[in-house]
Amino acid sequence: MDDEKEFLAHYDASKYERPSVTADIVIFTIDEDNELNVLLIKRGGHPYKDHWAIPGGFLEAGKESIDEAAARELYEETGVKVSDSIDLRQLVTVGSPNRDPRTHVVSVVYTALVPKGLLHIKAGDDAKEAKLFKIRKGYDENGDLSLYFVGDKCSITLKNLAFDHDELIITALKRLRGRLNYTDDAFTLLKDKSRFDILELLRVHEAILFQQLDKSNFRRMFLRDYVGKHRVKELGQYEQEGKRKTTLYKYLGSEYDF
Amino acid sequence: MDDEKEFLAHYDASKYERPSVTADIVIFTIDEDNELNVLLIKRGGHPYKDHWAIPGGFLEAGKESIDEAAARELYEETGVKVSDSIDLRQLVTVGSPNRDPRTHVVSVVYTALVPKGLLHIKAGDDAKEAKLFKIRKGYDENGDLSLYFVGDKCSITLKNLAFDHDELIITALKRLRGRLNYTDDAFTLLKDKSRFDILELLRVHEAILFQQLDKSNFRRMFLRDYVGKHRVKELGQYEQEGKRKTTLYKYLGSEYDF
DNA sequence: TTAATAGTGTCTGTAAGACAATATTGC
DNA sequence: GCAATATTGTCTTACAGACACTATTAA
Repeated sequence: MDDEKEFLAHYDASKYERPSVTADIVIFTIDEDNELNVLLIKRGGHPYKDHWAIPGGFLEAGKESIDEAAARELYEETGVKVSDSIDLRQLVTVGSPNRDPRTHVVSVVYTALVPKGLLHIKAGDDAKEAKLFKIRKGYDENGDLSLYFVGDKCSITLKNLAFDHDELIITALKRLRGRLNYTDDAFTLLKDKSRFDILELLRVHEAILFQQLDKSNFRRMFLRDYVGKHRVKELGQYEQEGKRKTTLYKYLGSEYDF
Repeated sequence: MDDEKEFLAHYDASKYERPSVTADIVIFTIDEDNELNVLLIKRGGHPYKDHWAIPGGFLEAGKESIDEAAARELYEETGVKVSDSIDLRQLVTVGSPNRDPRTHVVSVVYTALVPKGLLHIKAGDDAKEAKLFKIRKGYDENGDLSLYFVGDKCSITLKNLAFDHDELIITALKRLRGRLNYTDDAFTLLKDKSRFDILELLRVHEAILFQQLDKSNFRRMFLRDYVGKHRVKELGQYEQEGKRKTTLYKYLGSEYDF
């Protein structure tokens, strides 16, 4: 064991070439129109100056874990703390030597699901501007099915994004959709998951899938899989303005962790 | 644009503290006894000298992508090339500052599924020894359900592994199981996926799940989901020694990519 | 009274788990 | 013939998609 201590004392960490590491985040939310949104920032510096990108920043080596870096970055951009029952999870790690012209950058990419009410968006260090964009289906110049992003007074196509962020957003969306039926992701996007009705949850699913769902079948699934299994509690009937009264529910918690 | 060129010319990459980055691989295979195995190496140097660990190595910054580093590492340890129709995919990225006592190491962890016939195991640079271990269910000292690893002349418990590799292997196994029903992972573990019968595929599923499956129901699923959808082709009836003849199949390819 | 929203009921095809039965072949 | 393996069949329960219907309330 002294052997090991001695080894560590003489270990020279600068011996190998190291890449930079960043934590980048695809932040999804649902807006007032029940549409799926993504948070983008306008880059203030080179490279890709003035291009839109997903928020992110460098890992402070030796000081924080990569998950902590992502949480810090999320907080700096949106004021949201990970403890606020949002959902921040790893998506993928990318690390081609040339994806950033400055130097070799390995990016650990996260997806965060945040109710819009919690977001207090502010442009961080590198950013000129930060705002939400509606995600819409569309077609690229080849006529292939693609995505574009509609924000206040501007609209961006997928391939105008900085770096490889176009691919990252697509991967994030695919994963979100794939997970929808066997996770509780949709609940974390509700305005208030302690007080919602079935239709609100349905709207979240529809926003993610870009597709209308059958109310009746959704209701049956919800009652069987959530209420029936005590993962959601019925709060009773409540008045709501402008509509007939409805049954509200409270989300209790997840059982899954993979 | 000259602006950007100038910026890059003066960019000083050494400005920020950087972590080291490694690609580590959980390599699974199925042995002659139809049991699930994992490849471990015995560390030859500090830290964790003489402890067993999953293979891995440092990313050569600027020279290769992180996926390439994983492929290189797999090749160095097993002689297997990624083109050999094996399955190498990202599992998770871990990066606590203190998980490696030398310096801050961010590890991008991969899972590889390799038929045993392709493996030509050799101990790489850092390793004294490399070999396959059967993965078995067991109980730890608290009586909790756990895993242990049985190799030629030795047996290892989960928490005797180096670093946080115990958690990584558990995560890999959980993921493998979770993916079993909606991916084609099991096919890549077959001895020969161009020539197999239903029982062989069943044995792979059983090995992964640590659980017996009903032949009849498995067969029905296989015919419906694979043969029926032309993802597997029937080759016809074939003699096999010591048994009655059986129908062989050929795996054609995957449809999924997430 | 109409329109919108909340909620119920039903029909169909398909899938999963349990398990029984038959068929073929080596020994 | 016996044992092992391959293959088929059946019964039950559960779930998904489509769609028609009723109930309540605001305007």
